[in-house]
Parts: sequence; C-alpha cells; structure tokens
Amino acid sequence: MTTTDTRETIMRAARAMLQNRGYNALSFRELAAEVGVKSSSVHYHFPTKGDLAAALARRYADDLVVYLDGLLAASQDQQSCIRSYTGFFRAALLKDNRMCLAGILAAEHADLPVEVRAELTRFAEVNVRWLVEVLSLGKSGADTEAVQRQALAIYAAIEGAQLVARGHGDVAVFDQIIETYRTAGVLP
Amino acid sequence: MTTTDTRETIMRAARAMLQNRGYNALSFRELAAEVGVKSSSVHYHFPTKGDLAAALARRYADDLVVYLDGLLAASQDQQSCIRSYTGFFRAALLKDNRMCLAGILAAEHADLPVEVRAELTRFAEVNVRWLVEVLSLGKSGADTEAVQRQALAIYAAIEGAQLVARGHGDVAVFDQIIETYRTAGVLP
DNA sequence: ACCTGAACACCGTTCAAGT
DNA sequence: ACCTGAACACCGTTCAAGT
Repeated sequence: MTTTDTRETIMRAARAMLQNRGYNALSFRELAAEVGVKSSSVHYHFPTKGDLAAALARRYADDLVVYLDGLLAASQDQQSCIRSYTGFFRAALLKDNRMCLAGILAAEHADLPVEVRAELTRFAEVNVRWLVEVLSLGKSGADTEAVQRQALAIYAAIEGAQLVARGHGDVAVFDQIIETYRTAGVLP
Repeated sequence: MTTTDTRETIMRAARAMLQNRGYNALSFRELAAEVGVKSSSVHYHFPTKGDLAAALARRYADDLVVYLDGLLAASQDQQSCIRSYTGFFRAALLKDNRMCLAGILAAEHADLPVEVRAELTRFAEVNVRWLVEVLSLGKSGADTEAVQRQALAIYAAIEGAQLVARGHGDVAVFDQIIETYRTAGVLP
C-alpha cells in the first residue's frame, strides 16, 4: 500500500529544489504545483520556509551520519573511508549538478532563519567528528589538536572543490581537485 | 565636485548586497530605496538583474586583476604574494561577514543568467592564471600541468575555507584552515 | 538623458472557511 | 486532520508618460 504521504512528498521535492537552486529560490507555490496541492497546504505541513529548510537540513545530516557510521563499521581502512566520503559530495554533482545542502545554504547564510543556521552548524560538526575518527585510525590518540584542524580543513576543501566544480558544470574538475589534495597530503 | 553618479551609487550598494546575501536576495526595490530613486530607475541603468550582476562581477574581476598584478610587480616573493592573496578573501569576511562575489554566485549557479555565468568563469580563470604565475616563480617552466592543477586546488580550497568560516561567522576559522593548508603544502 | 507610476505575474505568509 | 481561496505586502520587469 503506497500511502503517498503528502508531507513526505513535499520533503522529497523540496530537497531537490534546495540542492539545485538554494534557499531563496525555493518557492512554496512552485513546490505545491509539483506535489499537486495548493501552497497554503504546504504551509500546513511546514508553517514557514525556515521550518521546511530546517527539517530538510536535519534529515540530511541524520542520513549522512547513518551512512558514514556504516562505512566505518564496515571497514577500518582510512583511505577507503575517505574515498567514500568524497564520493558522497561527488554524487550530488553527478545528480543534476546539485550541491551539498550545507554548502549551498552556507552561501545564503545571511538570509537564513536561526533554526536553519543551527542545523547547518550541526552538519559541519557531524562531518568534522567523523573525519576526526577516521584520521585517528591506528593512532594512539596523540595530537588531537592537529587532527581536529586537519578534519576541518578537509571538510572546507571538499566544499570548495564542489563549489568550483559546480561552476564548471563538470565532475571531472571535482575529481582533479580532490586528487591534488590527496597528493598534497591534505587528504590521507 | 562630487557628481553623485546614480549608476555608480547603485553599483556600490548592489555589490554590498550581493556579497552579503547573494543573487536571489538582491532586490531592485530595496536597492532603489537605499539609493533614493524608484526601482524603475534602477532598471533604466541596468535593464535586468542579470545585467547588474554581470556588471558587478566584471568589475570585481577587473579590480582583482589590477590588485594581483600590482602585488606581483611589487614583490617576486612567492610566500608574500600568496599571503596577500588569501588576505583578499579574508578581507571580505572581515567586512560584515561578506563572501567573495564569485563564491556566493557559484552557489546560486542554477539561477544565474548566462551573462553572469560567463563573468564567473572569467573570474576563476583570472585567479588560476595569476596563481600559476606565482607558483612558477623561480621555476624554469617545467611541469606546467602540475602547477595548473595546484593553482585550481588552491582557489577551490580558499573558496571552501571562506564558505565554512562564514557559516561559523568567525574569521579565526578561516585563518586556521588556511594555516592547515599551508603546513600540508597545498599553499606554498 | 534620466526618472516615474501603474500594471503584470510572481513571492511567503495568514486566516477564515471548508471537508 | 488536512486542504483551500482570498487577502496582504513583497518581487522583477515593462512601458507609456513626464522632465
């Protein structure tokens, strides 16, 4: 039985719009038309655009955590973990030249309601925390300061690679930049 | 004599708005109110929002070229050149947590008219070309392929650092990420 | 040459009203 | 519980009309 949960349908369509065009371009009316309801009905499920974006960002972060923790559980190999991690961002570009939700929202930071900003902060934290874990593999918990810094640098570098590659509309640009990071030693 | 050129006043105000809030959030009516004219008057100088954004991006790139070429002319020291380069992006964050015009526009890539996209591409090219020059200092034009790749990686990494730091609303985050790139060897 | 007011089809949001 | 139509103040854009 396919109970086409309207709320769920809205979230799916909205996520695609958000990753493609960003927060300000996300239109309740356009969204409603795509789902097959009126825009006031979208407001019933998500009172404001901030509520919708925050819900999307929250789920986005939650899904990533599940995926990343699964990776670590399946393999303790640092390099393959990082490769899967960059693959997550690569996949967005492959899918209609989309961006990471956190990346595109960060650019619109000044226009975001506080609840969306909070989810954005959480997303970055979650990424850094996992990267620290991966970078610490095999190390007897020594220089945690340096590992923390490297994790943040990796996260920033990948977001930047995605931003630049998206401008070129070419995944190969992303791959090339990532590979340069690797040979430079920013990525393990 | 201060001929308060309306066109010039519009461009100054628009650039601040654009670096703060992005393309979609840039409002002709809000802009007009700030300048002290009607929005239809803004349309007289810039027929469409795309025309305005393209003009701003063009000038932004031109100004950067002048600045960067001046740096290279003044000093042939690689490290001080790169330090001034990162300083350019740092300055945007310092000024009201703004972003590089190209960075914020790249995130809104899907919504940009072609003329704006063209200026964005040119901006990236200009940056990479200058970085290649700096990275080649003292080298007898050997592995240009590798230098080209490193230049693009540097540009992407800095844009990413700015994006992430902006999310934190803290220039210190930018500085720390850049420093990590340096110790890793992505930046000379 | 430069500016304006009015109109058009859009936007997020609210709310009384329907089922 | 879920959806809608109508209204509000916004938006970019066009254009005839003013100086």
